Amino acid sequence: MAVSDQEVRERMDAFMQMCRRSGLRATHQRREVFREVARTEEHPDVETIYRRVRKRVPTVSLDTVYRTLSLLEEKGLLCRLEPFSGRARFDANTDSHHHFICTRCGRVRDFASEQLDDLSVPRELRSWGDVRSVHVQVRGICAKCRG
Amino acid sequence: MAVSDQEVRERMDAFMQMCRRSGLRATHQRREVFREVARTEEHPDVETIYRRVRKRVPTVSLDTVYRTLSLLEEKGLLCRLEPFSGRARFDANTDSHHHFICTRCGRVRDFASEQLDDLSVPRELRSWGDVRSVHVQVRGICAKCRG
DNA sequence: GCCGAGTTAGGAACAGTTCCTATTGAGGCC
DNA sequence: GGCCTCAATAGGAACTGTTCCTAACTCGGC
Repeated sequence: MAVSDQEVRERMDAFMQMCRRSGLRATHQRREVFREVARTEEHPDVETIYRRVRKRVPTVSLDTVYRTLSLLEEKGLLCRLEPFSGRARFDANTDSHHHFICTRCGRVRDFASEQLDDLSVPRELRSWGDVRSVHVQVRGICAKCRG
Repeated sequence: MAVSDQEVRERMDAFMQMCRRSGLRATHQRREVFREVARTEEHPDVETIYRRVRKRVPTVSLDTVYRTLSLLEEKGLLCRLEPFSGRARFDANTDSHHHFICTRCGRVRDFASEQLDDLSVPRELRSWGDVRSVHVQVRGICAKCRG
């Protein structure tokens, strides 16, 4: 689950370049927060990143970790998984279906597709565990938001 | 975005049957919470459901709405979108990739698949908005949790 | 109509995230 | 290399969404 040294170095370079291009300061804190996410494939949560960064920068604050992660996401160096709005949403449609999500307003629309329902996933996944469901998330900007 | 009366009736029947089968009380509050989710396709959040249910049951508490939604989810009458753990997780892999998610421990593993990358989504989606990305979420139980 | 287990209302507690403000330090300029 | 300025930080307070707690209530069986 560890990223190769070579890959980590490349990611750090991309980070430094982004800072220079955007006129942002490559502070010690920012470098260490990015490094922690860049060196693992385990998709750590904020608490985990905070704990690990504190080993190298004992005075770092949780808020700095949050601010830095948001900045890095905005600049396209990281992506955020899942919590999209922070609010749970519910759906009484229990048939198999997929979702179109507007990334601007958060609106979600269902769609069904037989073709997508019998998608075959790569064979390697079988060795990772039992597959229970395959769900396709299509992201974009809905017609209303596009204006 | 409204569900047909016929469909709502069928969903309410399924709810009543589930209560009988599981020995749960079909209280006024539970019926109205379920009805609010069953009658719409807009995937409302808890706050929205609460606000609507209060019009019919002014004394209902927010906690009851939460409890009822969790119960209905557990019984398979509703599904919860997105917030999976409530925590944000980050990934420095910015190449296009998909996720295998263990629903027991929350572990996430990346996988790449050219075949999935050029999935074609139903044509109707084009009229809903601009599609920016297609992301496949495979859910299941990972080898570690399966034991 | 009465009883008891299951359910609820309301508020307190909790967890994750964001905001606020005084202080600090990165990086351009001499 | 040292100085200066403003962006960035630490630390704690505030906020938001969710869950827990307990006394009161109510549904459904008697």
